[in-house]
Amino acid sequence: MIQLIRGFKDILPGEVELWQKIEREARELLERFGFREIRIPVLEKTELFRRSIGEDTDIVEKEMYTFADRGGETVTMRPEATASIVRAYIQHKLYAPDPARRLYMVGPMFRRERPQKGRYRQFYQIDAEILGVASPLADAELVFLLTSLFRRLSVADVEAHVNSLGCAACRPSFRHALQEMLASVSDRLCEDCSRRRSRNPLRVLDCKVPECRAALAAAPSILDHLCTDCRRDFDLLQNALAALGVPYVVDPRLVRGLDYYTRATFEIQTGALGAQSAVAGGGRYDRLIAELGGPDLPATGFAIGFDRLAEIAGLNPEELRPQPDLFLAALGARARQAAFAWYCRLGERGIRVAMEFGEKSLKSQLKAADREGAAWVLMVGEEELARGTASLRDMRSKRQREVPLAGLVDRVAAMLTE
RNA sequence: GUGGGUGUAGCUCAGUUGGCAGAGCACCGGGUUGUGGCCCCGGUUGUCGUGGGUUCAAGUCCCACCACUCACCCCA
Repeated sequence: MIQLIRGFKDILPGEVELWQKIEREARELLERFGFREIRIPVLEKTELFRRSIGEDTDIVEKEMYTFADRGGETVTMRPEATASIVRAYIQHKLYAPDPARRLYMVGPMFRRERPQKGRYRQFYQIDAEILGVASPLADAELVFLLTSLFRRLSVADVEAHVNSLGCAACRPSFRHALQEMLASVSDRLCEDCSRRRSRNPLRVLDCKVPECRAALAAAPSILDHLCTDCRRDFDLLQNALAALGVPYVVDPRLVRGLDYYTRATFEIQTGALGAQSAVAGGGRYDRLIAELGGPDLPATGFAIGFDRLAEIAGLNPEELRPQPDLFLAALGARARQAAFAWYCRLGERGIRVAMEFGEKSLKSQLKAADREGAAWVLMVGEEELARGTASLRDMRSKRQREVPLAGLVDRVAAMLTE
């Protein structure tokens, strides 16, 4: 038996309705706020991700599905969406004439990590980006949209975390202060943090090893090192969230794992997914468009972990299961032939139809109709054909009525759609 | 990449000191020769994860591998 690849999964009927519901709600909400869908390729040149996500990140160092295609070019299955969206924004000059663009996409991403709860090698993201807008109101809008969507999907036990990572003007001074502090506690840091200390010191703040956390108790806060512009923007973001009544916590330890982030960063965290606490994350990336060869324009965005959201959504998949309006139960070959034509015509008319094609007893057909949750059953056998009517049964009230065979499709369609 | 746990019917799981592979649910049929859910009766369903080894005999003991899963790590 050939089984699917480790870390990949099938989303089967029964679960897929939940995914459809989530996607529908997300699309409706985003489009109401002017986001337009963009569909980007699954495969990109490896260079795009190396330059955007950063050479020193775990994603680029050890998680990407990278291979040489048959022409010898090195390509990578996208591990995230922002890089491609920014690439498209630049390539198709979507910044002209108005740089402000709201874009979203839904689709699979690929990272070769060890699978566990809420973490798969092919996973799905709902990604939204506001490009060409510098105002922290854009960041506030994104956090608001996340909390709004999550509320709508009855997600419990989530909390918004926000932070500012500073900009090119103020981050270096913080980085320097942090490195000095780390040097003073270097003997207490874990192996990973000792390595990060020089290359990517901000990541040390995110370490979960208790000894590191203790050693970092006195670490400087990025928030104390923000320049006036960054300070002002971070205050504006918080004021906007407070005015909207969006609950959030300021988390100066919130560091993102992709190098392109600047200023505002945020994450929606949950306690319901074990170690994978981030259901959505994002932030501002004001340098990325220019770094990828485009104009010097700011941008901000988020990604929702679709798989994780599906796991914590407070929706009952059972209630989302599609149920037929009408089940056609036929007895005998002649009746079945007539019923099949009605089945096709009524389905075409917008009725959700179901039918048993085999020679089964009426009892077992009614049982199947009941199991599938059909509201009505149309019964036809030799008796009905002789009589010139079919029996239409309301499965809830158990009441039946006779419907003339002449013009049956029109009559039944009218009755069920009224 | 590193550790722990788990692999038996479609699903959830029992399976004793090694001795004929089981239950509940689901499914099919009957009770009602053409009327669902509840009830009663009967029935079907297996690469016991895979491959080796020990043994008269292995679901059970040993070895290897694979998968799933949780955690580290990382992130959505």
